[in-house]
Amino acid sequence: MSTTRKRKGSETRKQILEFAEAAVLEKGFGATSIEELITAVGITKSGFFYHFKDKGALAKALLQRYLDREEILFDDIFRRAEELNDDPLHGFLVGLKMLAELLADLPETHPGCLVASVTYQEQLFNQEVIDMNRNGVLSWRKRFRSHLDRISERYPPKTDIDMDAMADMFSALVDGGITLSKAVKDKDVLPRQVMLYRDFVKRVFLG
Amino acid sequence: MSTTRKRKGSETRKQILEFAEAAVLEKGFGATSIEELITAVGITKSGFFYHFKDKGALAKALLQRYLDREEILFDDIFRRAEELNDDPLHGFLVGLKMLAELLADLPETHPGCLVASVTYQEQLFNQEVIDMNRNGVLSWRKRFRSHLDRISERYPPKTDIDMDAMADMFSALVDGGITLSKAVKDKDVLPRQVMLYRDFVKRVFLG
DNA sequence: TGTACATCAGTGAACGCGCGTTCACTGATGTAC
DNA sequence: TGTACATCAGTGAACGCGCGTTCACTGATGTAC
Repeated sequence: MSTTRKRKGSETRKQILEFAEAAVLEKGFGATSIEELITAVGITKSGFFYHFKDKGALAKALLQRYLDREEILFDDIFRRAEELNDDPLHGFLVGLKMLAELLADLPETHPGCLVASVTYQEQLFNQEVIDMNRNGVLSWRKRFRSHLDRISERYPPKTDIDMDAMADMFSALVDGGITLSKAVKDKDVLPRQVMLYRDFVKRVFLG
Repeated sequence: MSTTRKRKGSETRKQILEFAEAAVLEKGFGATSIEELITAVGITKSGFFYHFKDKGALAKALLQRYLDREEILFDDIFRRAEELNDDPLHGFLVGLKMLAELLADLPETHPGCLVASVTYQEQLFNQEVIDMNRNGVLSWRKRFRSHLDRISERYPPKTDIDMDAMADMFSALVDGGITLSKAVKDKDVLPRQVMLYRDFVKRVFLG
């Protein structure tokens, strides 16, 4: 039916972003060509440039979309976890477990973290994208720091602990866990790291 | 003096690898051109191909060198740490502290982990390099697992804990810590993650 | 309901540039007799 | 000590290909009167 019918532009744009994200996570931004994206989507090169003014605009849209999605995911999980449990520690622990299960249930190895991909190819991006990336990481720190602070009030840790580092630890573990998972081709590595983080949190506040 | 004098080939080769590693960690393998390397080193393109039969051979040499260097570094640190301390737990803890200090003393942000860089650009490498990368990660797992096993004998943990995951946790934390350090442009993020891992080890075996 | 115009979502052809790779050649150094 | 040959560490020119980007154009859909 849609042979003559015109496409909706936002659909095409979404498809470009979809293929681009997969490709970037597999081989990096520099090695992902516009050519391969348009082949996958089924438009011409000029069609691509109707949607993105240049390759930099694609990068920006890609990262923005990724950060937004990630934020929604975390919001969702920890909101649901806290609905089940109004104690901040146990809510957080439930959230971490839910996250680990979600990752364990993925059919394949996690495709990768765009923030890591951008970080390892910084020279290819303009300042705007680099700043977005930095702010993304800092917002994760803020998110987890706020969980930890609320927990600390009710469960003061017996020994001094670096709370910003402990907040970052989650991001580091997920990020590094994804890399290890991909490198050894074993999808379970990642959820097991999340569970270890959960174990650490328990030891700090309950130990 | 050396205007007419001929260079030693192994020196040139080493220089190529040096520049290549820095470039790859900054922008990825695909975006690192032979052209820029030869400009940096001061030879012609054909000179490059005298040393490496193609770009794939450069990738292989780069990763091999990186893994070898990393192994020597870990061997050194933990051997020295265990000389100071024959208890396996305390030797390991001292080694982790030495490593954190070494990282904290770096003048700049850690330049990056080649294994992560390769992992995030897998499609650009041949099977041989991908396998080397995988084996590198597995050898780290083996190394830390053996530390943990020796510690477990003398300090049996009170609760069950996933020892392979705990071995991987070090790699994940370093890898992720490097990424975060680079992303937020704060070199202290990385050593603080190493210290948190040390904290975790203490809690598991002494808590 | 019909028509004029605007917007959307592209097409098709051309561009210059830089990339990795090849090939024939070279000049300095090392080695054998 | 002199000479012949081999090896080392490159040079210089050329190659074809794919890349990102531009530009003039188009045909379907939406909107105003």
